[in-house]
Amino acid sequence: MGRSPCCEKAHTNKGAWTKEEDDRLIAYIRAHGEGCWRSLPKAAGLLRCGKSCRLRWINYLRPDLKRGNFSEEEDELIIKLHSLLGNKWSLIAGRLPGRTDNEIKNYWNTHIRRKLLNRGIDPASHRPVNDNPTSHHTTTTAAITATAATNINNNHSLLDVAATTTNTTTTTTISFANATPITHLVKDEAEDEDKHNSDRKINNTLPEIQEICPDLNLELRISPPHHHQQQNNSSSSSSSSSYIQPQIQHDNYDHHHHHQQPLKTGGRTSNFASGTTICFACSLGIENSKECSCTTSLNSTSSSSTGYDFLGLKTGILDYRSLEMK
DNA sequence: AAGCAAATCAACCGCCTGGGA
DNA sequence: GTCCCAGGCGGTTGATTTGCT
Repeated sequence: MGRSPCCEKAHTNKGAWTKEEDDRLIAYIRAHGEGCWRSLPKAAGLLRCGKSCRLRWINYLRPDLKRGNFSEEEDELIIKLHSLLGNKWSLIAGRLPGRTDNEIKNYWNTHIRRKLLNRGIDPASHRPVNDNPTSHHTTTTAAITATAATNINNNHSLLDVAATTTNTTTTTTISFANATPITHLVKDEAEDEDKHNSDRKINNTLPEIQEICPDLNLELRISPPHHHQQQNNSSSSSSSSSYIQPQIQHDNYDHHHHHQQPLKTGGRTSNFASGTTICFACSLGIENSKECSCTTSLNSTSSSSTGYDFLGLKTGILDYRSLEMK
């Protein structure tokens, strides 16, 4: 016996959304909030599958979406995250404020894959195309994880890990593409952080060679709004004759969406909307470390538009390409 | 201007997971 | 422990747009 369909397919619309449908969906979610997607279409007067409504909202109607082209920094961040997480698009999207998993997935398949191939890098493994896959990966991963574990256990940050790694491994390929424990780690860490912390203390006594993945804080977070970007990019919608790209007025988006909830970021509460930035160390959950630069970055005019420097991309601390192939 | 191919991306599909009964 | 359901995810499709001849 098969699973019952998520909706009555015989009486649902498919294909591109009309403006009327978008308006109905937006109005409903404004009034009632997200959730209960199965019952939403009926309640909102839409002849759509609940999944379809969810997808439309998540990918196109949400007020905090950043539209327009990807920046070079975003490109590199996607590559870096993909090397860590593989095709975990939702996790990657969680690290790119205003971007959706679908958008990133499409962008990866259409742009970045080609870009990496042009660089001579296999997009799946993040290794040079002609590289020997097995020996390289194993040794490097072991070396890095051992180093990372050691440094973290000694209360150093991953900034040190990156630097140490760069200095000590001269012929390395750093890739976790096949290191499935990473994704486990993401999940486990969110589930049981306290246990993890105590485990770290215990791991102080473990042999260095033990396969321990770097304790990156890859917890998924909700992206902050990007109103300014949106206004700038809103004119880039396609000239399609069908209605696809809605132009949403966000000014009145209060209640559930415009009213910002403080975002929990690495144990520290931050407010992106107010222009506050968090440093790399804090983004990794290593707050109060010597690398914490939150206080200095708060008033910094040189901070990026996103104010977010995951993995030290903008500071070049952990330069993916320099680590990738030497 | 027309025809074709390639590129793009919105949307769908099926599977998986977690929570509740 | 099992079943059901809702939500979420990744892979894929197909309509549309863009670029080239």
